[in-house]
Amino acid sequence: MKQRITLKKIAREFGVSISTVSKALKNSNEISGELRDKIKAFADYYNYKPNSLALQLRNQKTSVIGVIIPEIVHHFFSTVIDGIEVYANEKGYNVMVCLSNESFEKEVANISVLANGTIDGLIVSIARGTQKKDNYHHFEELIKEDFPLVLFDRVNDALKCDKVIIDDIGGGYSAAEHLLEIGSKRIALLTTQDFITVGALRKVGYRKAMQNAGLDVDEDYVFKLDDAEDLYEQIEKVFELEQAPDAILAVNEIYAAIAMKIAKEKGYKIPDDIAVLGFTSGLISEFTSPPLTSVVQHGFLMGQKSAELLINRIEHTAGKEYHKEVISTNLKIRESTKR
Amino acid sequence: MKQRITLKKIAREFGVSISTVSKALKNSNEISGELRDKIKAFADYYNYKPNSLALQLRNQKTSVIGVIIPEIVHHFFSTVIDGIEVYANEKGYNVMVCLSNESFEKEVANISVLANGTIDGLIVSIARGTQKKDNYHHFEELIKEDFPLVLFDRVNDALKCDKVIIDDIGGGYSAAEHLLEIGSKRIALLTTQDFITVGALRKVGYRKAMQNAGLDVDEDYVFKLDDAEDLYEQIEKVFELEQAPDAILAVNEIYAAIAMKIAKEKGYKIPDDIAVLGFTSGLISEFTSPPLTSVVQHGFLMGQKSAELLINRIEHTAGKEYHKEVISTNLKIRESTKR
DNA sequence: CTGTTAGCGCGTTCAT
DNA sequence: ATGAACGCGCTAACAG
Repeated sequence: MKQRITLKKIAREFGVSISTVSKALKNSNEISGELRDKIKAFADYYNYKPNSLALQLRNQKTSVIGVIIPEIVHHFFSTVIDGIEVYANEKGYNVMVCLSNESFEKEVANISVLANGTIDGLIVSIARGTQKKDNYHHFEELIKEDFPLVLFDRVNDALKCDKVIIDDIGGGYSAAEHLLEIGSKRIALLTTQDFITVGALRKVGYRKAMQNAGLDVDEDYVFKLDDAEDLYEQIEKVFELEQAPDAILAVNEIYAAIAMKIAKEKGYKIPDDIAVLGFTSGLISEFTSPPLTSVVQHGFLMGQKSAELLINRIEHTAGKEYHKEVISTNLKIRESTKR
Repeated sequence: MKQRITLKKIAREFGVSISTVSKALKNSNEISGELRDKIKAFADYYNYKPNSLALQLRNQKTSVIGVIIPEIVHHFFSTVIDGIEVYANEKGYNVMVCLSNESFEKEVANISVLANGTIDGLIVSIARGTQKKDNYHHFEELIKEDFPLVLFDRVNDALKCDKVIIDDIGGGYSAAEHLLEIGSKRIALLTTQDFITVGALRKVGYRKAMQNAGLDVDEDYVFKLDDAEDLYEQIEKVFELEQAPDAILAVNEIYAAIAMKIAKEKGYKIPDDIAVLGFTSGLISEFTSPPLTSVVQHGFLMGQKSAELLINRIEHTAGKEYHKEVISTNLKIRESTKR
């Protein structure tokens, strides 16, 4: 790669000092009009652009914000990134995306690489591995140093920093409520393992709605799925209950789509025999047949909010107290629950 | 944000010079064991990490690669990024993702921000706006300066740089061939507008397969869809042909899913009356009913390949000639074409 | 064993 | 109107 042109080279070319060139290019009227024009023409011709590394070092500011997410091949997360990007760009920041791949070690490594001058602040959604290990030292370290940090979606309440979360309890609640309203009595819940907080919270909402309706939650109807294992096999068990459910509430789109597929294979009519409802994270819900009713999550908004909180933190336009922004969900009702 | 600790501060603390500290921390045996240990302990306690900006400036190397994609909320592109990330990380690079949002101006702006020291190389998939404008000055500029550049998927053959593309012609060909093999006679093609190269190339493959089978391509059966307009409306026209098609070949998953949805609404049986086939870019194909046969694109591999070419370029382990890597597709046959 | 100096590229203050 | 000097944080060659 060819060397880019620098102030130094231009200075040498004109036999003047570096600072003269610097001033000329900034249109300082300290420099004579004639020289200024010549320098500018020359710089222009060689397409001079100040080296941003040097600027960043000098200004102690990179205008880059780091983002660490568990995985990117996931509609929800890419939506969030989109939101972050849009807001950040508007404010003159660039975005550096890293993947933890759900691994504790990679999350730690990423933070350690990023938070050493390359970025002004960090937005993270915590990896499963970290949640499982329940080890948050790397975040505490950042917080101790007052490093601007925002957590979103997968957060840990013990950490003292800004957070943006989905109203998972509310989402679970209104989902279950909707299923009850259309006359369901036995609602099966397809959720994640306990250590995954979003799944756990949605379950809380579900439980609340059931209790509110005077129904007991039968734990036999709660299925804690393991993403590492075959989902089809695990979900088939739903249909081996003594009394088949008349509705299925899944905490994500994939679970819902699979459940519906199996139900149809077993000859159940959707939504008449069994209504199915999921949490949206992609486009699947729209194209299943029947299309899936789902709790929409507003990832884009979440990204924007996260970026906003972070940039306020970076630019000291936020108060000392930390914000916990809750993004409310809403229900997109489609055919899978219309009866 | 608290100031991080620097060599200078440590040096002041011990009343020694900066370079002494630097050496001590690097375990140089130029420094006495005692002092070395004390300095290391101190640095460790204050969690010293060299400022990477300073290192980058000094070494003239950032170990960051930039990626500019048209949009991130798109399964195909996020798969590619995943591939880039994985390969890059393996090689010790970080990834900076920017979005052009399909706009020429944003693409230019992004390049101008990135290619000034912050990154060692760039991977780009060209924005629609740029293709439409047919203006590639910003890339030519980079190439003139020998800046490491790799284009993927949406490329321009006139640009002298490494490229990674999908075998779109081959994909279109084998898709059409498959439809012919199952006995289709009138295959409608749902493609994009002409300036979008991937759509155009897939059409070439389709045409080739048709000719190969001794069939004429009836332009009435070719629909060039505009993503900016309502897709349902545009696709409905397919069913207003005098003779309805007995197969539909769509250049992406969404077109295919919508076509199938409309076909079913109109009472056609899939695949018996009409077979439907798409190019995969997401998970939709798996969950439609019937599931969609599709041409799979191997985005992850594409990302890896792109990163590999780029890093070879950066590290001068590539020859002078530019590579054009072609990733071949393969057909995932599902129920929508089983008859 | 330790320190001085120079340089990466830039902007700014203070002299001249 | 122009330039020297300094600092951002770090490393490496060289000096002592």
